[in-house]
Amino acid sequence: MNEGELLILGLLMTESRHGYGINEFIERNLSRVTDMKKPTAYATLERLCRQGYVRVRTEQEGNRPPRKVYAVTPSGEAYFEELLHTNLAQADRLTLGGDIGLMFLDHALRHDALALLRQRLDTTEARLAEMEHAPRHRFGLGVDLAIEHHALLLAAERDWLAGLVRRLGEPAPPEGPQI
Amino acid sequence: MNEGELLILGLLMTESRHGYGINEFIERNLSRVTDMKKPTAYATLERLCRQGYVRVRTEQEGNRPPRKVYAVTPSGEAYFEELLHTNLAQADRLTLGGDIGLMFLDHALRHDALALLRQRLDTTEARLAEMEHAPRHRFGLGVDLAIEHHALLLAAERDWLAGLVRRLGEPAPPEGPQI
DNA sequence: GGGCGCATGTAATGAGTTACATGATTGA
DNA sequence: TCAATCATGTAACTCATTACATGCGCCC
Repeated sequence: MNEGELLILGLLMTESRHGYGINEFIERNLSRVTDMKKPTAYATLERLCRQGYVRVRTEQEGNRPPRKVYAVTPSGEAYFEELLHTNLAQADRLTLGGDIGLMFLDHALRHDALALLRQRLDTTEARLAEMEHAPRHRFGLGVDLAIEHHALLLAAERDWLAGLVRRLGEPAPPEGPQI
Repeated sequence: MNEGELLILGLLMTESRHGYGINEFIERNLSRVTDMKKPTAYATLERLCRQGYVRVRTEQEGNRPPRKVYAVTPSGEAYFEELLHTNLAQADRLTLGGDIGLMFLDHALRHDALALLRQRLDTTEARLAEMEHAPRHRFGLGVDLAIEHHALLLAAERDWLAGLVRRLGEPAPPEGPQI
């Protein structure tokens, strides 16, 4: 829970930043690990501020738009550590929405199901390729770790999907879960 | 998206049911595939009803509390098929909240990180064991498929975590992503 | 009489999304 | 002059969660 706050706070632990900068950094560098959107980032910053975990200060360079620069407070550091520990210790629930469809596979024609699952497989392969071609990271050592993790899970997913498509394509599966 | 509606509609495709029964079925038989809660199930039924995808009829057996039994309408069947096709074709985003913590691994003491990740590993192993001991299913063929899928992903997760813990435990990792 | 099972929900809360709103500067 | 970049957000909406509310019947 509260991965949003962990993310924002973690980024601020390295250096103070403003909302726009944070959002840009996430979009450019962390798109493979999170998909936090702009308004969510702004709202999270505001929330952390209300709770006293970060402090704001308004800055202005030349006649650029003014920036609200956020910095972690001591209580914010403690909170960050707490969130980090909880997050590291917790195993994600791996219940995927895609499994709901699988449950009702027999409601679709086998021919249709095959085509649709092949689409799913294609997407998965594309994502995996993208993940594996990701450059090693300038930011923190841990990002590579997260990407490695993600890639490994995607590979497992691809293998499983490929196996499923193969099984579905065969006329009469002799053993294993029947379809 | 809208896995909730797919789930409820899918259950109703097999036979008409009332809210209480649906919730119970989910808790008892589908806990490994979904974690939909009671109020969500009731609300989803109501929404499907408003949209004309299911029809209600009130039933009463003896002097039990009256039941609102829901049945899929023709337009509901079409909608179900649409949802099913979309769901089968779509690959789930595999961005896990647990990766956020990994990104900031270097903010924790190695000793702490190790202990915490071992906790994560333990949980994962427990879940995997539970998944593998799940009995084969009375309801639909697809449920087994979903469970098989889930178990496979959990196994990949366990292997990766075990590897990570091993790497973290070693004093100076010679290659691969450094920690 | 007390608690569990059956059966319905509501209310409060919170988190996240999309689309929209605003306005200045900079570079082609 | 037009588009992109910088920088802030708000509003409306959806979805889900937790905790609470209600009431009857059945069994011990």
